[in-house]
Amino acid sequence: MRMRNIRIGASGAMVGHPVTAQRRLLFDLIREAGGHMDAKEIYRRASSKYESISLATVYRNLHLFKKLGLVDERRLGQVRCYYGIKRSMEYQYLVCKRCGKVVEFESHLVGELVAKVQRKCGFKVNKAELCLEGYCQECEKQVS
Amino acid sequence: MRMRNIRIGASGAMVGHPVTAQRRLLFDLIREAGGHMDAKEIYRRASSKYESISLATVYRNLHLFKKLGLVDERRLGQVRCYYGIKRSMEYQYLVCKRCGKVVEFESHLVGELVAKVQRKCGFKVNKAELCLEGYCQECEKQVS
DNA sequence: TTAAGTGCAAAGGCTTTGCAGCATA
DNA sequence: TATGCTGCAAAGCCTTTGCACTTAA
Repeated sequence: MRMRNIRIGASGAMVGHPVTAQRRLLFDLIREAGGHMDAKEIYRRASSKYESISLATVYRNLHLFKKLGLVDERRLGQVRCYYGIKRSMEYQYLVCKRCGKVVEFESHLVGELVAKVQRKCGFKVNKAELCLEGYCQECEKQVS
Repeated sequence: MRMRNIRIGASGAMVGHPVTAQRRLLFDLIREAGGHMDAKEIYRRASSKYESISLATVYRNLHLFKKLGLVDERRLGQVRCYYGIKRSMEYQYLVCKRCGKVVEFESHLVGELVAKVQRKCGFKVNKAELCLEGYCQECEKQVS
């Protein structure tokens, strides 16, 4: 059974680091959003709940969360980084090249593939990321 | 059999776009380097052969090459973008976290998956990248 | 000849950092 | 109380863009 410790309390997870209001808010936002937010979006949402928070604080805490292994940073498409609670070793998603929309999906095929590759290549795989890029239905119309 | 048209001439591939000296130089550099150069590195190398070339020209031509499907942009290790001659829309590789070894492989499962996702999600997929991270046989021994 | 490409410099995003003040443990 | 976090503003990267000049076709 795969554990998803996404319910771990911020205070427990951040041993040795003061739990400020900003820090708790940011962590909760990231946890609740289920990924797919870039730093600016996190800042936008945080601002609406804590008006004076600064973008610098967002970045500083994203770094901290990454360092503590609480949050995972993924660079999708060309530029943007997206942040989400660290969950599993498998990521499977679609990214629209035009609007940046991200759709996660799951397929057993990836697990099968990992198992096969481990056998054939002698690798011990502990992270699998399948990134499909293209255009979503709306953007496909605009592009073509 | 899969064709890898990496020998295609710049002039032929750029129909409708004047082949300037800068353009030819950039394309040749990318072709010869076999990937793994970011924009700055491409600019650095180009400068040594064509002193007055500008970084803007590098970026503009990278965009053009991408648009024409000649060059592919990949991000390895979550940070930089690397440019190389486009070979296929599918990339499947293993990366060893310890020694950095990269092993490319192929599996029909990825193609199946892409087809399925296109149907289900209404996306038009034109690039699929499956990155497996882990430890190769030798490094696994060291790590554990 | 002329549409398109180029170099330069300036402007845009996103991210990081220095600093003085403030809050958590 | 003292370490370390915060907001602000400025600076740093990388990338894009406006403009006048140049060039391939």
